Amino acid sequence: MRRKTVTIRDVAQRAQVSVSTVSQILNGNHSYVSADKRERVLQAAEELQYRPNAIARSMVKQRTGTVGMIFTSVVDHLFIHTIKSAQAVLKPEGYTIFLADTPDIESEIQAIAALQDRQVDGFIFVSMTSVADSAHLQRLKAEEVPFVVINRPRVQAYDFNQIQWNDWEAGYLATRHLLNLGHTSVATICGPRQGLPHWQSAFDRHEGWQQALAEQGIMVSPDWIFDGNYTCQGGYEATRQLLQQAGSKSKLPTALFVANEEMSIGVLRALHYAGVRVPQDIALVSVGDTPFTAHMTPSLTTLAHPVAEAGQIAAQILLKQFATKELLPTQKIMLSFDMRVRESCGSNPEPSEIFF
Amino acid sequence: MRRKTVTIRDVAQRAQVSVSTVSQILNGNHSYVSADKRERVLQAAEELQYRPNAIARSMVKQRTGTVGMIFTSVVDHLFIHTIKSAQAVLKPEGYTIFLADTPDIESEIQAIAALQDRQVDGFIFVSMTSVADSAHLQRLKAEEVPFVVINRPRVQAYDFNQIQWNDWEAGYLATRHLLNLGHTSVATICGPRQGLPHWQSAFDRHEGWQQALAEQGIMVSPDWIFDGNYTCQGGYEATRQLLQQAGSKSKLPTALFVANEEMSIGVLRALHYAGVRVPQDIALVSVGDTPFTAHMTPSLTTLAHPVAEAGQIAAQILLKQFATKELLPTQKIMLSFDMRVRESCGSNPEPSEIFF
DNA sequence: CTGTTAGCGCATTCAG
DNA sequence: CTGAATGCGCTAACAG
Repeated sequence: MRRKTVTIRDVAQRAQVSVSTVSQILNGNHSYVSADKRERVLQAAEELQYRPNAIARSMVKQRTGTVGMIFTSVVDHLFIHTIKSAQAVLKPEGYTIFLADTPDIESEIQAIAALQDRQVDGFIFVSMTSVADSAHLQRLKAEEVPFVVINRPRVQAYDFNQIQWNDWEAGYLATRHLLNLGHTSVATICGPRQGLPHWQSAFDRHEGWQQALAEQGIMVSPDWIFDGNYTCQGGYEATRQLLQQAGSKSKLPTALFVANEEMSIGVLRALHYAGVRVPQDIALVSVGDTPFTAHMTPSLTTLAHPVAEAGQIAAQILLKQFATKELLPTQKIMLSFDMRVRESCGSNPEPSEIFF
Repeated sequence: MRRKTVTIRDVAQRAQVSVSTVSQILNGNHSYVSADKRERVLQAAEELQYRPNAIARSMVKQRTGTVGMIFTSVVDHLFIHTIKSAQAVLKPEGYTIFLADTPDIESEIQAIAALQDRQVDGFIFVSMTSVADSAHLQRLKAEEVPFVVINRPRVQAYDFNQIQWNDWEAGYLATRHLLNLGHTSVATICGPRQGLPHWQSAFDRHEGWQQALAEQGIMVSPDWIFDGNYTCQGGYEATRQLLQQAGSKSKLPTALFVANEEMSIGVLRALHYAGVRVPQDIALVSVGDTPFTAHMTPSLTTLAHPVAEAGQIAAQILLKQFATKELLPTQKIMLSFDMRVRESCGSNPEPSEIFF
């Protein structure tokens, strides 16, 4: 049931040399071999379709050429780009990715153990969630296993390699954009800021919103704050509440900062059925970007997560650590969101209508 | 830089027994050991925090407890559920997934080689794309490596384990649904049916549409067929063309079968700016489902891919093969799409409007 | 019932 | 410059 595995010994035998000679030639080691034997070995390897067994190799080299990637998937379309970009830098270097999807801390711990048993050379943690407990990561650190965490809440205090994105800035820039457009009443629909699970990003984005307003001397009214819980449904309900509270179209805020894209979908829905047009009646800026965002009605102005960048940098950090004997100093990197200005904020014109 | 690895020998030494005794006890092998020694070994292992090295184990067992999952990602939100569900069945059995994202055939071949070098026990291929060349899979088959392919075009003729979903049926059911609602003019916006890359699914879904119409004795007019190329933008443009061709609202078809969800996003957009309401003026059914589909405006009636099911079944097939010495007969499984009736087809009422 | 022995496939000293 | 010997950590016969 297994392929008749051809080993280094088979090659040696066929080339009429010793095993170690084959190994040296194939690994390009710096002891000179006669061109004659080199040729014979190369040819034998070719003829036999020899491929070194990576497992056996890792046994002696004490490195496997694998990295474990552990993610707590809540927002799939985000982490997938992290995986891809990490893979894009790891693969050319001969590394392969072990993947584990871990819904909670306990299964994360389990996954780490399983991958450590398989002797991965390092880890990348991608958490798009509220998971915060990082005590077990401290143990990893103590064992001097290289790893980097991406977007993990409350790790700033730890001495880990970490890549975060600036949620505060996202809220701030989104709101600034609206302010610059002349809006003065900018309501917000936020993610889960209290209770559990409680998302750090919801808190940070909200702070950014507040700061931008404060800088303009605008007093934020509690009436402008609605909780949408980061879900489509939550965004929908928050908006209905907003509409009800306003009572009339003229009393609506003129702009809206919606803390994530999921909620925006619901917001758009509620607004539509209330006859409130975006951006004519109310402008909207959100956070997050999917392949659909640019094609919705209206297309959404958003701040896009630097997910691909994060994965790429994480992989590069690992690679650098792999190449070095001693421990490299830990890196703490903060990435900015990328503003994508489209229709929902009113900056861009809508397509010309088609009349019959 | 590596954790001071504790080996089975350390445990043996501490428990004052031989290495093999430790191995037997820890692996629950069926030779009886004195309760005394068993206790000592267990305790020593515990105290030393011993964890067997999976790499070393796989060397001798000739199986690694890993499966390679190779996907050509085009539609991310689809395959991600395949991965997750496969993982859900593999993990409890002690298997770990190696992941590789391969944009084209060449890198797929490369990835297979890399994973074979790492001695994976089997493969799952997930292709949501037009990739069709499967010659290298035939080699895999010849080497008796267990694998199953999901949604790979033109593999029917091969003797592989394969899981497909019934694109024809999707088109058929979608159209039937529209027909049952009383529509008689059902236009379609299709995926790339000719040229390269050319998607089998586009062709199949289109056939289903045609068949449903034919069964009702409805002659399909070429005027009802538009190519949207499976993209948002394509859907948008196809719809503009449809509108232009109709010339007036009254001449529009009353229903639309859109062959995938991406295109639907664009269709909705074009229709919206033309003042054509969905579903009041035109009903719409599509194929594909994301977390957003149910919350869009209007929410989309779709046929959802059986992606999770596919991943689960694939994993189960592998597991069964792993447990058996001889080759199991290959399985060819056809899965149905799942109809999700929502607003866009007109079956469900829209939410009550909120008036000021 | 337990310990000794022999590899799994490979890379790496170290003599010759 | 080359090949024989050693061991990575573990399991599986095989004796005792």
